[in-house]
Amino acid sequence: MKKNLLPVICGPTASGKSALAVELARRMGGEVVSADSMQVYAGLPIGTAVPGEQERRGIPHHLMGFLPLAESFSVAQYAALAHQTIAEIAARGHQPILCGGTGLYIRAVCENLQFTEQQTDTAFREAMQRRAETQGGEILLAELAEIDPETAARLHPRDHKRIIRALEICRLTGGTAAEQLVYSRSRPSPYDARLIMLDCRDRGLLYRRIGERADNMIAGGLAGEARMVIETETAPTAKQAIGYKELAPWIAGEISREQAAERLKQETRRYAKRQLTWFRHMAGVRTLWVEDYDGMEELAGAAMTIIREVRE
RNA sequence: GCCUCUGUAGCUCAGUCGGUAGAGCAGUGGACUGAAAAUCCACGUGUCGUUGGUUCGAUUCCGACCGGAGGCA
Repeated sequence: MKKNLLPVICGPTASGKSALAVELARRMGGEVVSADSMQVYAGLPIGTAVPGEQERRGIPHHLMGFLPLAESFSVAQYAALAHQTIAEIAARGHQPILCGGTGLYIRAVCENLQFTEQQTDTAFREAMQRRAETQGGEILLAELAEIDPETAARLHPRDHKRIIRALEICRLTGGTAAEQLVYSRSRPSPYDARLIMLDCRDRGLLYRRIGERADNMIAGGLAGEARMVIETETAPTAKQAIGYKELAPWIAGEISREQAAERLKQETRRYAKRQLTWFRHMAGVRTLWVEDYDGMEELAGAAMTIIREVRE
């Protein structure tokens, strides 16, 4: 079976993914599909760095800014939407290009992970969360070990989130998380994914870019966006976005603008580091070091070489 | 000018009654399957300001010098 070519641009925040994706789309007659857990939300264009009209250069962008803040979201929903969007773009005769910074979302699409119908159980999660806090994670982990020893064995007692999720799966499906893991890998990917990661050889350079970007966000009205987020009813998913919780103490008058800016930058740096860990270890990734290329022309040229490589 | 305090990891500091040192934060590495911009794990060698002295041995005691803070003039 012939697989469909799918260029994937990933990398830490502020590495220049969006611009590269647009340039590739221009060269290939493509459209960009965002793989970003926060860009899906409407009303967060500044904080989630959604590319503006000018940056898009006429290229259609998808899966950005469509979800109300009050709604929660998940990988499963994302994967379904992404597969659908990719298929629609292809049906138009255009080249889909996946671009984003959420490793889990990219993996779900590229590896065609399968998700079952079942939903989540918020009340159960909250009850378990309370138990974890009062009784400690060891107890929950011991309970999990009785029904799903395989999953329990790879989780740390303090990793409440994952322990609770595994228990939730058992409760909702009657099966185990380990079984679901096997099921998730049951269908081969329809894509010939070309994973291209952008990174800086000099970590300091990446961090300087992050700093500049954060300053620009603040100058561009991030505080106003934060005020709106704080006042709006927001799903737990959207509440996690970096920017708003960091600026909140400044808006409340508890810390200075400089302190808030520093926290924003620091959280963003840590996030970038986690992204790097994720992308560096994805199977088949190719890294393009931004310092090695003089301008977008050269960078896009290198990316095109990877995309055009003949592979079996 | 004199007196007191102070100088230890990128930062804030602890400590060694003399046997070359350790916390928090920062940082780095890793994990990640329905909350993922979240969550979790692991990792601490640094001319102990400089320079003399005492000592088997000094970051630790003593002196001088340099830097910082405060006080008196």
